[in-house]
Amino acid sequence: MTAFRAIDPTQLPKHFEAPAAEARWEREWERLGIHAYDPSRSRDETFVVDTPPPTVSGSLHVGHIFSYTHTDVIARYQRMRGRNIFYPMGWDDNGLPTERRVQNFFHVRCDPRAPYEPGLVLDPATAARLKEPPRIVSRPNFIELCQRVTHEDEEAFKTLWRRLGLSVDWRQEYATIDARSRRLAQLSFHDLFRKGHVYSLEAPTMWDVDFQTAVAQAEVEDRPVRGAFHHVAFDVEGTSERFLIATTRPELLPACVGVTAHPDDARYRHLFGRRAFTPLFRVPVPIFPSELADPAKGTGILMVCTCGDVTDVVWWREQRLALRQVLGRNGRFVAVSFGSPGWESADPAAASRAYDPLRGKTVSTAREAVVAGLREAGALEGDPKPIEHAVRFYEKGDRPLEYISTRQWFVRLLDKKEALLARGEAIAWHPDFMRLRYRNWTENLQVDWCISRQRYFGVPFPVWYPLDEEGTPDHDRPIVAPPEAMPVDPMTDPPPGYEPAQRDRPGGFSGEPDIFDTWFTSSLSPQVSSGWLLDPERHRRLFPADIRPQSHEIIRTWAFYTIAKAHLHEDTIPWKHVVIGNVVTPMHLLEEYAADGVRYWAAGARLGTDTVFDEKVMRVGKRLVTKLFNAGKFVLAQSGDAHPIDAELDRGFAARLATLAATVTAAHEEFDFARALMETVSFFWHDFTDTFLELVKVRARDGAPAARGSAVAALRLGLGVLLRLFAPVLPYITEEIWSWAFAEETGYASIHRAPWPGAEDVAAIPAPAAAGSFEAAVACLAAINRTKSEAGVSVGRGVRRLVIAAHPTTLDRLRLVLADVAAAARVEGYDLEPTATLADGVVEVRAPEFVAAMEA
RNA sequence: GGUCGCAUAGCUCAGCUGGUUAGAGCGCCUGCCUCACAUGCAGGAGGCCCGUGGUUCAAGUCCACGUGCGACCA
Repeated sequence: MTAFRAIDPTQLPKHFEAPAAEARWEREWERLGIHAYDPSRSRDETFVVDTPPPTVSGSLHVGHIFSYTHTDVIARYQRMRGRNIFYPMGWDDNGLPTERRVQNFFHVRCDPRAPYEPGLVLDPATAARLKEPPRIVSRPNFIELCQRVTHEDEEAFKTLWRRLGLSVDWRQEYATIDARSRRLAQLSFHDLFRKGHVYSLEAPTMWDVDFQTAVAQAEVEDRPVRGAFHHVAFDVEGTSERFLIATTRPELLPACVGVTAHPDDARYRHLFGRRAFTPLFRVPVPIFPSELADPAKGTGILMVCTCGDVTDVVWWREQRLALRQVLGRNGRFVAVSFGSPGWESADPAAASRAYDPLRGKTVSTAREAVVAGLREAGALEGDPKPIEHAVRFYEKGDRPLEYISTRQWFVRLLDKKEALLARGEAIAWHPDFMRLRYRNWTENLQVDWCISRQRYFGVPFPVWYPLDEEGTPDHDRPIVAPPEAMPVDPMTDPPPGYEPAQRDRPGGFSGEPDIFDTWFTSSLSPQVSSGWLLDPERHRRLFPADIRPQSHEIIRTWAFYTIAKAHLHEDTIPWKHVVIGNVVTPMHLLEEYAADGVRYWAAGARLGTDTVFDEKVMRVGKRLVTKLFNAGKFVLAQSGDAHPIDAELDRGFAARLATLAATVTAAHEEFDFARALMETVSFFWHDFTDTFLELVKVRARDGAPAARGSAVAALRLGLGVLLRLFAPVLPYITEEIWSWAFAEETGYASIHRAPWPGAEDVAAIPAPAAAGSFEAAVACLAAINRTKSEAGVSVGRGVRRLVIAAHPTTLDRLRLVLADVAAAARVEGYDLEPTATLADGVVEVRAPEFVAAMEA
């Protein structure tokens, strides 16, 4: 007969010291390699997580903790199910926020044409230096500076992640700007180019005048803006007729290239085919019909400019109108000369007088000038009519987007909508209705994906253009770098077959200065993790991924582009499941409530629901941790000879425990970790500590050897199962308690590599002799407690004698466990009263005679 | 304007495929220091399940419309 290895509770601290334990287990997990991916195990044993790379230049906030905890709970559950977890972490350091920080920190400006300076080391700019002009650096040098700055941000994130207990395999760390990511992004471009999916085109494109870059549809948002309809009079050529157009953008009058109205509009039908003269500039423009003109809006007839909005672009293209670009890339009016080709005017001198003052002005000041001019010329009818309308903005921008003609690279997607929709349907979305977000977005795509950005900190296009004898680049014959040379920077590296000296010389070459849209790289996150073309064998084992956890706001960007890339590159889907979570520094929360407490809050929210940030819930989590600590201490301190679980109450408890494990497992399988946690908490607190533990306490201490052994074994069984059910959410406290005895006993050094609990844990325990005996014991103890509470006496007060009334069948079950109940409730004697009028399962207690307070 | 989601105790939310007196946590009230835990234990109060119709023997649970809130997209 061997004895249980009981712990000595006096050796343990009075309270769970979370900060010390967190640091200790973090080191220990690292040492044991608990989170390491094992490349030798097969794909079907492996669970691959496509982790969202956080934007490191953004601030750390609770939203991060929230969503990343969800992923970790899933990963930890799968690990305990025996899966080989591939859980990488990437850092998204691309982007404008980083650029701005670097420019200010070092007081530099990037010029892609500047030569690379190897080994360049700069110090942070001093106040004095800031007064001087910024230092010009090459793009590779600028990228190096960005990496230096973002490195510190990455360390801050990493510290937070580790403290939170994310079971990331840190050997799989990457950054979206590192050489490997740059190489894969350029390989992606090469693959798309080879397959004919990318093209470049010079056309009016959505343009942010402050950032001075093109933007994609996915980065655009509408904002309500106050504006005004201005009614402007146009003359009809060859007649004395005039008509009024309504416009919110009178400053674009010099860019007017046409006038249009609905084909059925009787007011204007007779004008189609004639020409109108713009006021002030006297430019003749065609009047044409278009279904896109809304007769109910404004005056029903409107001017078409290049380009005021997206429909202007459509008319410009479909009607083959002139292109009169008055806005420059910086959002200011450029110089134009009326009377020259493309800028015909019936009165060039008057046009120039009207236009020249606009040069260099912004949109808003030019508007005032044009309106004043119109008013003076008598071409403005009445006062502007204020309206509020939706205007397109770059999501990070402050001024409305303009349509400016520039050369941009695009990925052809519009002709693949059907295939992309099918890919979306092939993926399991959690919650399922999120698939509609993807579907709606894909169906409503209007333009191909613009992937070129006129920025510096990002992955360069691996492209050069040959120059002809005049030094003009041939954009129709781009030179794409060979895959083996990637990553390249075309602004410092020459293309194959050319000498560096031929750069920007007639007959030589010119580098593409643009960089990729950050999503062009981010959309490769599963391929960056897997290695894709760099390591095909590894890629085969890790792609497609099992889950993609992400926030719903970036379904149109990250999820959409990732699906598009997997489709275009490998004719597949990038993952099997997408789990949609949601998106203050949070470190102080970890200090106050401990990692487990904060994780408890995060894991309590169901996928796809917005949960309010609630410290009260973290406080509850912290309390749960304390409760576990105390319960663990108590259970493991019970001693006795080992004995099989055979007492009726213990068998009933074991059966309940098995049911719980099944319920929790089913919840996890559906990614419903919130329900899993709720069920576990409820059982742990009420059924285990408040009830079972109280019921067997006396027997575990004073029972006969066999009865005592059964009690202690059952307590340990319950604790062991519950700890493992809690482990994905509360990795620290569960590991701590596990280490006291179970680690050695089971041979599993870490609970996080221990098998997930299930029917096996109770397989050797006989089913209870009477189903419901456990519940009867619970009901009886509760009834006795109620009488004590009603009498205002302590629960610990002894009872000399009482009457237990219940339905006869309930009493039959109760008899099997009554000794435990009586001991727990300190009942010295009782009478049983079969009462057929009581419902089965109900227990009533009558006529209690309490032991006098003095004696107790 | 379109699409989607949500409307249940003071607060935050569970209520799966419709079936007896609607649940949890927090908060509140009343007792209780019972030898794991007062970061605890026992007990209790508190709800026209947004509204109106409909389907059904039966609806918080399904359908329609309406109202309010939120998100995404125009």
